[in-house]
Amino acid sequence: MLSNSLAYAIKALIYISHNSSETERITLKEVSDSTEVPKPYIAKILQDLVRNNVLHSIKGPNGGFYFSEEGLDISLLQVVHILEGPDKYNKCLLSLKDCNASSPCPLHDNIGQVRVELLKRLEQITFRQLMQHKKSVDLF
Amino acid sequence: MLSNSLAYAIKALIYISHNSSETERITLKEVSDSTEVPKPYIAKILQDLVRNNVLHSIKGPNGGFYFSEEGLDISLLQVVHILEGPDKYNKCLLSLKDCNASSPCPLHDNIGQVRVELLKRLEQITFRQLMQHKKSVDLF
DNA sequence: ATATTTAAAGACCTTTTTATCTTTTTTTAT
DNA sequence: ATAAAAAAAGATAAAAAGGTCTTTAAATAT
Ligand code: FES
Ligand code: FES
Repeated sequence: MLSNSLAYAIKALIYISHNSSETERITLKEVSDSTEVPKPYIAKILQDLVRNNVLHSIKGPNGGFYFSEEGLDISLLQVVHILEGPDKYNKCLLSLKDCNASSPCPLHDNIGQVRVELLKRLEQITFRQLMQHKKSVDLF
Repeated sequence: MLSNSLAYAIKALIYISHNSSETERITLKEVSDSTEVPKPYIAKILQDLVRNNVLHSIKGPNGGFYFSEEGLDISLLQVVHILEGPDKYNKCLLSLKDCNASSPCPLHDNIGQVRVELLKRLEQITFRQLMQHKKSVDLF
């Protein structure tokens, strides 16, 4: 239901949310080792998140990534939009041109409802919430 | 949320459900033309469905595909299993080894619920139901 | 200033998904 | 028997997703 890249991103962001601050940055290597996502691959994803101001990064000794205060309030949906584009989860399930209640395809009123619920939840969940989850500390 | 192939399969099966019977078979060409799915691609999918007894097919003049009576009661979930394997929608969203309520990852209790709901609906919906949908006749 | 540490960028490779083409087999009509 | 119609099978190709490697740029400590 969620792509590989998105699952990796969420894991990495949960990890960073716990272990970083503006003064205590976390290195790529540490993120990669802890989350068990290949280093160059998670690097690509984190770069994308930095470009989109979810994370900040500092180069050089003692450099690394950190989650800004604002970043913690970013929703999962915003991360989906950054990594997979705004159309993800926003098209007719049978690829009809229009998807709306006035001319619904046979899936619109049943599977489509699940999609609406998914979008709603992705929009509600922030990293500030996720980092408070009991298991998120010993996820890795 | 649903793969390309699955959406194609569902469209094709809805079309076949309306236009075929054991004596009135429908050709690959007609399915492809009507659903606007590339012929060789939908052929592969239909072959897979025939091998798994969702459809039957007859070669030669007046041959084609048809939906057996039993086939109409097959659920969308069964089609998912045939086309994408039994693991689809059945793994932890963050790829942890076990996914269960006793040791849930941070997504298990929110996004995970959506997945449960999706599975439930995929399991409930049959082609007999879909073919009764008002729009399914002029979908194509 | 220099060397070291670290992320950024971009080129490259592999696998999976999506799509096409060609040949073979089966069935039917003549 | 023969020809035509149609699905089955398999080889191939293109695109996207997933993953790796190398070089460059920036920051810091010495
Ligand atoms: S019309 Fe198909 S999902 Fe809305
Ligand atoms: S433990 Fe991750 S979705 Fe169930």
